[in-house]
Amino acid sequence: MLSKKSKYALKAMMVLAKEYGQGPVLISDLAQREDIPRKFLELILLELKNQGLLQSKKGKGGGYFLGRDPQLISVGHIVRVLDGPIAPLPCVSKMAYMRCRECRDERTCAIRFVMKEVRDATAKIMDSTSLADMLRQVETVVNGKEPLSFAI
Amino acid sequence: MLSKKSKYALKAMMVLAKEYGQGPVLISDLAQREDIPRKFLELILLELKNQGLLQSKKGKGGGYFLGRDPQLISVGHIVRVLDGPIAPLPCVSKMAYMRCRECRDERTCAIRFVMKEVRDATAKIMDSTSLADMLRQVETVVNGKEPLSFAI
DNA sequence: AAAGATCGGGACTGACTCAGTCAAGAGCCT
DNA sequence: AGGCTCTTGACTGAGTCAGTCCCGATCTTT
Repeated sequence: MLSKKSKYALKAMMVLAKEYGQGPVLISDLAQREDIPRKFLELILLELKNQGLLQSKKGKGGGYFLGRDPQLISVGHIVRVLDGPIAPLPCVSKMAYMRCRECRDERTCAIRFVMKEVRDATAKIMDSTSLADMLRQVETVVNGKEPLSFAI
Repeated sequence: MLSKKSKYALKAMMVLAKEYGQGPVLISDLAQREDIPRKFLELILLELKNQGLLQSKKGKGGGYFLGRDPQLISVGHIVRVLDGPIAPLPCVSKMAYMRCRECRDERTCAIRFVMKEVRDATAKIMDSTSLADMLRQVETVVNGKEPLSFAI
């Protein structure tokens, strides 16, 4: 389950991606535009900055802005910064592998095998989708070029 | 992230699948064989029974056993009983859909689109893998017919 | 140098969930 | 009747989630 932290982070990053190259954006602006509790958002942006995804500038005319091109920032990276590993079990995580204490034999653990498939599928989707991809996605739908296949 | 509940449930169900058709298995046996806290396991098996995946028999010679053929019980079903919906966001869940309170327009929400892909991929894997499949998987690996491609 | 705008950091909180434990009860078999 | 099972309900301690509050630290502009 995606935490609110990650969801807020993705929303804020989307705004910053749209505004990329046009100077810093205020925390307050982001908070207001996306309806995110301001102080909580500060926390989130800070973490993203500490992991190098964002940069900030203090004082008047300051704010936050993307550390690099929206094409080079993936959903997977953002989610991992806020929520930690994507894998449903530590024993199938690539970034934070940890053996199951009670596992007799990892090679023959069927649960592990299924969860590894899940991890790989999830990671593939999240790591291959960039902020730029998402912006493009929104554009296409807005312009009515998409059949809206997944709308409920 | 898969909870311990789900993990324990899958382990216990695997044992019961292997023992399918050979009478009930004691909670204590399951707990001991898979190294699961006994009282906690009781809770888990009860939930699985209430959802119809298991049946039980009281008194001497009693215990738990699968409610139907291992081929007809999927990993997805088990996980959903213990952990709830698989979807990373309620707004992309098929079983427990819930609108995002602050979402202006679901059709143009890129986050939702990505998470829907994740949900679908995960559900596809989990729902198409049965207990019988997992047992077969273990067999094949044990007999050395598998290249162990995913071993670390 | 001072004012005002901005991000930064720490401590704190209330509600909730996770991972159990404990005690007593209810049904079944011999 | 008596013992073997599952069943139920209450309880708990630790940890996480989703914030809030207050006080700094820096930067820009005047």
